[in-house]
Amino acid sequence: MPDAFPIERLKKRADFLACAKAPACARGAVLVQARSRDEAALVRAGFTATRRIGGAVERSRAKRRMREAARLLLPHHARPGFDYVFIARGGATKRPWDRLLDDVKSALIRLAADIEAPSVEASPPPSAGPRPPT
RNA sequence: UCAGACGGCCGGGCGGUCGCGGGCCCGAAAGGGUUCGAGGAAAGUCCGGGCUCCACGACGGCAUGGCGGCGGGUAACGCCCGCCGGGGGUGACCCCAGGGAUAGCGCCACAGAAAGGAAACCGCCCUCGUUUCGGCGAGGGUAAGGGUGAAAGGGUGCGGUAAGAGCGCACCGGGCCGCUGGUGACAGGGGCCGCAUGGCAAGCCCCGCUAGGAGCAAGACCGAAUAGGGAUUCCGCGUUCCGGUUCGCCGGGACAGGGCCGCCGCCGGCCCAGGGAUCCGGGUAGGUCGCGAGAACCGUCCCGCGAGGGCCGGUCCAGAGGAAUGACCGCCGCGUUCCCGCAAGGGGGCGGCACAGAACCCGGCUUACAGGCCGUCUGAUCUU
Repeated sequence: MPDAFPIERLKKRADFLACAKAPACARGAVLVQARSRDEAALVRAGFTATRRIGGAVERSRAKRRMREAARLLLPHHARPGFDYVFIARGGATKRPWDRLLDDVKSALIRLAADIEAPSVEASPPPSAGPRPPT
């Protein structure tokens, strides 16, 4: 099992705006943004569904599904000290659950790889990096 | 049995694993336990209230918005119930923006001769002239008929007439005035008036009633960083008059200017009016409250035709704040589809399976809604 680190919800509008300029990765029905905070080993996650998704029912469902996916996958694939924002895209409510999990997982892995690659000295790697999917 | 009218209700169920938000309990904490956790429309934000802050000086006038048969219900309503009137339907029932059109202005397209104190296109009738005896022309009468139109100046019948016409009469319609019944809207009946006086008020308008404004991002409290307010002080300080003066200005009086209280009038009230330094209080980010025991819900009984009201007993029923009610699995139900079967039926696949997510709270209205259930009634048809 990976390292245990606390996961909190992102609630301030300013945090969301800051993440909007961070690197992002779109996979299937979701778009994930990741932003480094250079702080304690804490992961924060926020969820957004715009009006383009549909009415209130559709938007709530999209957020709940993304939240459930994040609950299952973040402990394995998140980097401590990062804020993640999940943005629902078209079809986020209709996509089969397995496919939605794959979308989120591959997006998280891709973001982790991008963080690792370009600047090595940016942040000292923790004891164990994100585990590749098995 | 079929077709239909009206009213009411439900709107997936059970179980398991992992999670989420609130309350309570245990614990030093980490955490654990327990319990509750979306709708009939939570929606649109269209009305009415509660609650909160602001504005609230009185009088007169003006302006603006809303409502509009009558009587009830209600905290209130533009809602609901009952009734009246009009219209539709064989019927159960349904529909009505339902005050005033002899207070006034305005409009009535197209067609039509004429669209509101009317009008002669085709007709009809009379007189005169003319005639090739078919008619034709001129003058006049006439709104019964044709034609136009959404609508043609009451309708039908009889009389009357040259032909016609409320010209006369009867009935219906209309207006005015009593009477009777009804709380009332109205209804019934009587007398008088032959009766130019259509429609649109959802064009303006008139009448009556009624109405402050904004909204929980209301508002209250606690409160960082940075930029703006109050007190003191220094410099400065409109016009004019008087006095003083160390010529820097100072003191007193009068007059002003701008803005606000919906507008106007009138009296009235309030606020503002330069720059620098020192000190002190507000507000923003953020946090806490507001934030759910109520015009509450359930049940018996009583009053009322009904909307609804009352007594008693019982229940506690979401409170988030980037916003909790979710993910997956099994069985059943539902829909759809395929296979086997003569049939009854059996088996399988697919489908998060109607509309839709609380955001201060209630009462309504409106709109959306797969499928299904119950009750009352009507019209046919069949059987007895």
